[in-house]
Amino acid sequence: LFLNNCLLNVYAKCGSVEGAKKLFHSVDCRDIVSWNTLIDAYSMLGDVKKVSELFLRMRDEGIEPDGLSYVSVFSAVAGRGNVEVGRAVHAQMVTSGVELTKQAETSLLVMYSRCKKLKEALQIFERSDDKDLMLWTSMISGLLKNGSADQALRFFWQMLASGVKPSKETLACVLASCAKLGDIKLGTSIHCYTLRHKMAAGISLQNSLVSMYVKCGRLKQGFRVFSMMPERNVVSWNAILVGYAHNGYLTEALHFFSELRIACEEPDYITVACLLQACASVGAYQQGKWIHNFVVRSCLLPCIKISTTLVEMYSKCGDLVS
RNA sequence: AUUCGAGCUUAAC
Repeated sequence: LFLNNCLLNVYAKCGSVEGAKKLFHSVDCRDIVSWNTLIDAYSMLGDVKKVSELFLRMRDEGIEPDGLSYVSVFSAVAGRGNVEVGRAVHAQMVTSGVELTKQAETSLLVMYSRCKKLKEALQIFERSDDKDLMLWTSMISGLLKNGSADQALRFFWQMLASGVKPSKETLACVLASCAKLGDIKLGTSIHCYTLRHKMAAGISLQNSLVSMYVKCGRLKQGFRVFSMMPERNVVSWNAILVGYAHNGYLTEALHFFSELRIACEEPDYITVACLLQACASVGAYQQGKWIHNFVVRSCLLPCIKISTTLVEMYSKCGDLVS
């Protein structure tokens, strides 16, 4: 059983749910670890249906879910957004008497926050009597993502006051809040803090630094951080490109777009949507059509965001027929 | 060391 579970974990971690599934069904000796491993494999794929199905089936087979099983369900719901399923499982967890672990608490908070249920997320947070770094960071991120950047900063100060030290992830959220609020003063001091505490590495943190500077209108500073990054991903490129686009530099934004492709990074729907919005805002018809052409020939999946910005671009450029 | 939680880009209106 032990070895089978190890192997199951290997399949799951390597992204082979099929392998995990086969192994899971080929043996008749399973315990809670086997179930949790398989459920989490589906959860990581975002397959909420499979997750709930397995979750129900394990109870039928007489295995009571533990804290970890619940975490997988909450995380799956957080990714896809059917709150009602999440609420039901949450209620079941309460009645079942399974202990609310730190992980379950955090994944619940994240679930409600990603489903835009800020009140319920705040409730989880307030009811927690031992707020750790993960819970604080998740709450700060949740406030930011739900349009309360100012409150996110207030929570950050409270976190510091309560003696919890921020991680790079926390600071990335705080910087994103500064970006949203245009708070260059706090943004800069966070930057200094990361340098003083040897926390300035890490792609997410650097991405949020770039974003903070350009959103505050400090294009040169943002570009300086960007150009010194040892590693970049599509978020880095989007951050710098959007900064230039929002400050009225369409040509430069398009330049970053070609650089991105030279760097062999794949543009995503955000890249394209931002460029189209930039074209729309200055009425750049030719460039807009060129981006549209790129979208058609790319392997980007059609999505509402791209469609909307295409419509916006064409109408702002006066081409109502397209 | 058989299974588990947080983070960065898509401004504002």
